[in-house]
Amino acid sequence: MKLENTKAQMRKGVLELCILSIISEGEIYPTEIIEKLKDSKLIVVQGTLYPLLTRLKNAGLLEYTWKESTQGGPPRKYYQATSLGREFLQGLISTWDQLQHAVNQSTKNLTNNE
Amino acid sequence: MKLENTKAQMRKGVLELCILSIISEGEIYPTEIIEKLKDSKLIVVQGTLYPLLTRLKNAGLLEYTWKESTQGGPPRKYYQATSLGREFLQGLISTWDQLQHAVNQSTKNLTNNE
DNA sequence: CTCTCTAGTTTGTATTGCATAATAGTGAGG
DNA sequence: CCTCACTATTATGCAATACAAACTAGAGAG
Repeated sequence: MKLENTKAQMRKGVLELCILSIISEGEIYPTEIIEKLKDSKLIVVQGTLYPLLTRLKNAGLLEYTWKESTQGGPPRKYYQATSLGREFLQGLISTWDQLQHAVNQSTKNLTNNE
Repeated sequence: MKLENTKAQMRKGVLELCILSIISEGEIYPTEIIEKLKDSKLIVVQGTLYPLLTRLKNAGLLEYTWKESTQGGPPRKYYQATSLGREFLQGLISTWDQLQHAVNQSTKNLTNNE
């Protein structure tokens, strides 16, 4: 039984929250999202991010526009949150909060509660 | 896209932590675990719990003994954590803490940080 | 012109854990 | 015997990561 494995399982559902949150702050393209996540100690690779973005877009939570790269590379796909996406984000935040409380309650006196 | 679905995904990996934590407090049988989780607003059904317990047992993190029911029903399977299980639990707690911080950092100013 | 490199996007496979549903056995009481 | 409450078991389906591989656009060098 690998701790790494449980870690990956714990990330499920959570990445959606983080990524939707980052995008709701303003339009951004995928490589920048990866950077921002890395800053928060959440390492995500393209193979995970792109299907996730596509999923959210297909659900109407995101939309994208193509823009020229500022550095003379290929064009970039800038994403922004729709109003539905912002709504959904609130739901995710609430869900995350509840989960946090529930877990910390279950493991009371064992975790660093903050 | 269902919020319920994301909620289920968020629980992955987390139930392991909660359940191992509850068991590490002292021996307990499955129905009681379900009750304790319910108290913490974590609803779990048998079909989820039993395979999880079996997994943890097979990994050497738990062990069990059979005891007569105190209420004249079928016998009960009391679980306790092994020392390996207690060790692993510390790793899970640490992992959960890191994830909490990372997520709250990613969603800063949007969540109720506690 | 072609090739190389960097930047950016796409997609398929494998793995794993939860949700759900159904089933089965034990003990006590009628 | 049957019924009920209690307790345990297991299979199937679904979904999201991890990982790897592949592809494309634009710029610069030869």
